[in-house]
Amino acid sequence: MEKYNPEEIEIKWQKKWEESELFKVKYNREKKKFYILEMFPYTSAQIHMGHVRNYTIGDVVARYKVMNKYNILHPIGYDAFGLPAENAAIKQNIHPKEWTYKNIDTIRRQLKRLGISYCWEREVITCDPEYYKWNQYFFIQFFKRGLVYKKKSPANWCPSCQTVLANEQVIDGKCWRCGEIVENKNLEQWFIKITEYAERLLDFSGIKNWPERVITMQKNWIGKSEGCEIYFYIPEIDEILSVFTTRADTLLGVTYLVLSPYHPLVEKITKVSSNSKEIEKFIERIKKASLTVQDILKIEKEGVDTKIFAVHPITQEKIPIWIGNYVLMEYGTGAVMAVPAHDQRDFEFAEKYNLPIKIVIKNPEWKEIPEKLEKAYENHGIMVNSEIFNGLDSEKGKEEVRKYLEKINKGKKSVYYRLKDWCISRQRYWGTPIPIIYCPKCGIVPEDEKNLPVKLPDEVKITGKGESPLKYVAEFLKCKCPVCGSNAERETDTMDTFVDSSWYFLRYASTWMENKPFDKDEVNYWLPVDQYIGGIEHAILHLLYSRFFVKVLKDMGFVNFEEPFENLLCQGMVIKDGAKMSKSKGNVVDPEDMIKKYGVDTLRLFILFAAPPEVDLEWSEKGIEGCWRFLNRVWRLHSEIKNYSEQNQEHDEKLKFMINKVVKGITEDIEKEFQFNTCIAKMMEFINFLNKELNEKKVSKYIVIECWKKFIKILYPFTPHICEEMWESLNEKNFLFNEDWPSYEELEIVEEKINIGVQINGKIRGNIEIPPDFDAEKIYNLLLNNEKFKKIIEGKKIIKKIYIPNRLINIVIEI
RNA sequence: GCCGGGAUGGCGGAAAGGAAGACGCAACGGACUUAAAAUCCGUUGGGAGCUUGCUCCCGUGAGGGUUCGAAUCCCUCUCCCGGCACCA
Repeated sequence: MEKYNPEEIEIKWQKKWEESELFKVKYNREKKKFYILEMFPYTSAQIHMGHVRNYTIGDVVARYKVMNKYNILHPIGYDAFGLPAENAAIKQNIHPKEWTYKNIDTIRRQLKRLGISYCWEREVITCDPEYYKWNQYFFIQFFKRGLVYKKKSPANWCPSCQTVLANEQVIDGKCWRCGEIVENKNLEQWFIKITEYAERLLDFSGIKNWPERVITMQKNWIGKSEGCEIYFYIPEIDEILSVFTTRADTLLGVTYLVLSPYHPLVEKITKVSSNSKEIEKFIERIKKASLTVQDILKIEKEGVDTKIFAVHPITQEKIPIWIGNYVLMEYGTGAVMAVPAHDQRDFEFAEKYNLPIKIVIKNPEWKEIPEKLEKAYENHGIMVNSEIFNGLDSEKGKEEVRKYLEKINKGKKSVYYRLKDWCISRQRYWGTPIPIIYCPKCGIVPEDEKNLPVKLPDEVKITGKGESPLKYVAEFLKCKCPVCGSNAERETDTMDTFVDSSWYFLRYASTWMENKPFDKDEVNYWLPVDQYIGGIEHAILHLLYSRFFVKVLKDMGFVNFEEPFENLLCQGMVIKDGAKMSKSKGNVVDPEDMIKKYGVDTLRLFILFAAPPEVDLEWSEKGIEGCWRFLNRVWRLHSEIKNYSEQNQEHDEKLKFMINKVVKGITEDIEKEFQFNTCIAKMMEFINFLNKELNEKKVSKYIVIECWKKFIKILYPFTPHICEEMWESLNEKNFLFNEDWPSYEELEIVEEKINIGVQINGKIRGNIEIPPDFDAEKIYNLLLNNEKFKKIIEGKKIIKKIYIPNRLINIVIEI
């Protein structure tokens, strides 16, 4: 028997697949379509285990769906713009373009070696001008629709990456890429109005099956908060101050107001205040203090009294106005009404500055309203000290107060979101140039569409310093205004790379298009993506931006669907020794080493078998050896079967029953939740069983071959190479890729006797053999013939007999 | 604090409300071998008993509940992971 030689087999079949263009997308509108997509890789040096897991899962789905007669789109591309290319440029003195394309060649070779069934004709490379041209085109469309604007604002500045970051890219006050603490820097930036789509992004009804946690993360990120704006009149400056609250029911408990130091009314108030010196000192100190986003979280609550008063909209009382460091200008109206009795922050502030505390919500557990509170009571209760609202339940009171305020024009219903507009400017070279021109006569004008792409110049000096390298490339910078023709200058910032990945999945539908980003019919046929697979780390970033992009494109008539990804699977990480694989921890396992040692099929099998896809997978050298043994067993069994000549039919029906059961089980496990680990367990069980049957020689050659062919087909999506080799050696001419997934009949049970559990009062007491067609009564009579059960049951009053077919019988007796 | 997800042998993990621990790993015993590797065949949740292959008890983070029957459903709690958080 020939030894299992994975490398030889795998390379042979990969070559054959390529030569026959097996995975090329076919034009076939009769079949049902299925778009299976894995998140494209960032073009860093090479593939790691996380990629192997991601792409293997996708490949199993793709091959399974093809065999189930779907028309498949399964593309791949490269997320090729971004900072690491520039860092490499500085470090290794290599051009970012060269570095990137070199890496793409490596990754492509590795993906091919993994045997993933991609349609290679549809590669997308985001740093290709033919691709980023459309980033610029979309930018201009967004600009024309008023969804793009420029403003100077405090930006998240990463001192290590020397560029700004979007809010989504700041994690715990640190840069998502390098972990450096993010600073604030005032810069002119381009923004996309994602906030206009906040409400639609909160609507997940167009999504079929996403992990609950991803939806929660997006909801948290958008952070919708429904409440009420309330107007307080300030007579001394004749202005109305608007505050936002979600607790209008506590309005009568307001004892002071607090403004953010950045609030627009602060200046006016300071002017007329008798305490202006103190205020100025305070504000200056606060503005200087808040350097990093992290610091803000730790700062102690402080404030200053303006000695100016506002009028309470209901009681007409004079309410003191303070300025406090804990009120954010970026959220709500930048001013809050303080209710120290029912908000812990306000409570602490009031204690510190001796401000009054007025209880207006009665905790149902209180017998009486306490003189003094230990801490704020933040829950709901009965409204007290609240004039006409007394006695109302505070939940209901919220509505009532709001309605009343609306009636007297002192407030209105209002909604705020945590979500901020998407800052897409990056002061870097290796990205899509923002197609904007600054003309001394016309101002800010977008580049003419027919001049796209605005190409990145190749000649550039990359320094890694805080300004875009494009500023120093004269040929790039100098241009003509597309409106008036005068000498003008280009924008030198480039786009966030998340713009690239917000629509790449649309480009795959028709990568050949030259005059359009994509063909409308093709995109509307293939999209939405039926199954998207990728890491959880993009739960907010990429997945939110893509949803937003598609919604805008729909509104502009480019596409006719609302959601890009109907089903999402977030695969878990591959970890070793309890930690994510990383160079710094020295626990990296290189996929190429594993392929050399065991072959791709074994690697794929292990990665699918060790855990369900969405759970973190602990790397185990012993575990992969187990999978290696399994494939060797399959291989040996295959040649045994070829030499097998037995005619004995005694167990033929049993074998047919078993393969039928396995096919059914695996089909269901894949359809249900992509439970590849249990699929593989079932195939292992079958192999154990078949091995025994062959040794006992109670099955006939004809049936063994028939069942074995079915087995090869169901193993195929998991370990395609070894299966093709076995298939071919059975004189089969077709690629398994073009074979149909085996069908299964509803199980005919052939056994004459089945074994069921016996429970007495729900407690398992043993088991008994019964003919399959017996009912509860007949089984009960059998039990009476059995020494053991007879002893327990005899003489007792039988209350109930419950028979669960093929599983167990439960006799309920009186004790 | 709010929201979401978890907790099952020595380990990774299985289990329509119906025999908990499939499958794999590790461990142990045996076969083959001069020997080892490889391979094959057994045993393997914990505890107790004896007549040694059978009987009993306990067991899915903890405690209650529903049910003939709960890892699974409900309530309370503990711990772990993830997200959001001076968000008004």
